[in-house]
Amino acid sequence: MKNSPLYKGSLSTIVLKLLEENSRMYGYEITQKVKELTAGELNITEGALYPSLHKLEADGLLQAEMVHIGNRMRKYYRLTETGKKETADRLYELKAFIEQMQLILNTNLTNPQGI
Amino acid sequence: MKNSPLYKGSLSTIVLKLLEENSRMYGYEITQKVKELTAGELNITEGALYPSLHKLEADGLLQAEMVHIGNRMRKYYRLTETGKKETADRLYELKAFIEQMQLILNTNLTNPQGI
DNA sequence: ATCTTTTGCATAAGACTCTTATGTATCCAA
DNA sequence: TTGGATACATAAGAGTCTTATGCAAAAGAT
Repeated sequence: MKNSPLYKGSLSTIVLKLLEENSRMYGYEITQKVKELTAGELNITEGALYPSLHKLEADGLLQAEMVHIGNRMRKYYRLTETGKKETADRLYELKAFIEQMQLILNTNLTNPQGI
Repeated sequence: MKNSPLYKGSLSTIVLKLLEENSRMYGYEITQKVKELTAGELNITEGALYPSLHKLEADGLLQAEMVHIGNRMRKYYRLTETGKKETADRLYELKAFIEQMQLILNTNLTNPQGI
């Protein structure tokens, strides 16, 4: 479903969350993992992901490691200590945000227990 | 609280949802309503809201009505028929988005029933 | 063998949405 | 009479994404 505009702003948090779970991942792997987790509903584009990874690295939240696989290279990322703390903060914020959205969505009673 | 970057993209959907509930509202009222619903956690800025309202109107989803209150004016908005349909679509998308976020957030078992 | 798809990285132009700053003006309470 | 709340609006800039493009190796298909 074509990545609704709601997706905006959540990409880097998703990346951090996945790296919290998996310890190290490379870019392409992240796009596939998100596709898998959301049953194809959310597709992270490379044009969004790579700049985002670079920024997270520049901000000191991720550290990169190049690994050669045969003749190709992969760039693995993992969380730094700072990144681990930031991830916790962002996940807390994301959960708060979802709660706020639900407060707004559930002002009527058509869906009492939320989605 | 400081409107996290996650907020991006959801403003117009929030506006549409509120107008679905209230039949007609004016800009300032919308900012106050959101503040109230989220216990002050989400603050819509006027610099974001008014251009958004103008766009929704230009897109034919809202129709405006000027009302004089004493010496002041209020610009009330309400959903058009097209706007009602679009609202249903966007709310469906927002719920789907939240579900997708929860799929990603709940890949571990520290919080089995979600937020 | 050759062609296409998948894997895997990257950047750039442009669109879109928001923040921050600014402007105007009325109403109400201290 | 002064400040805060109400009420509209626009503009510059920042941030994040889409879309397009480029390069190249590996794998699968014909």
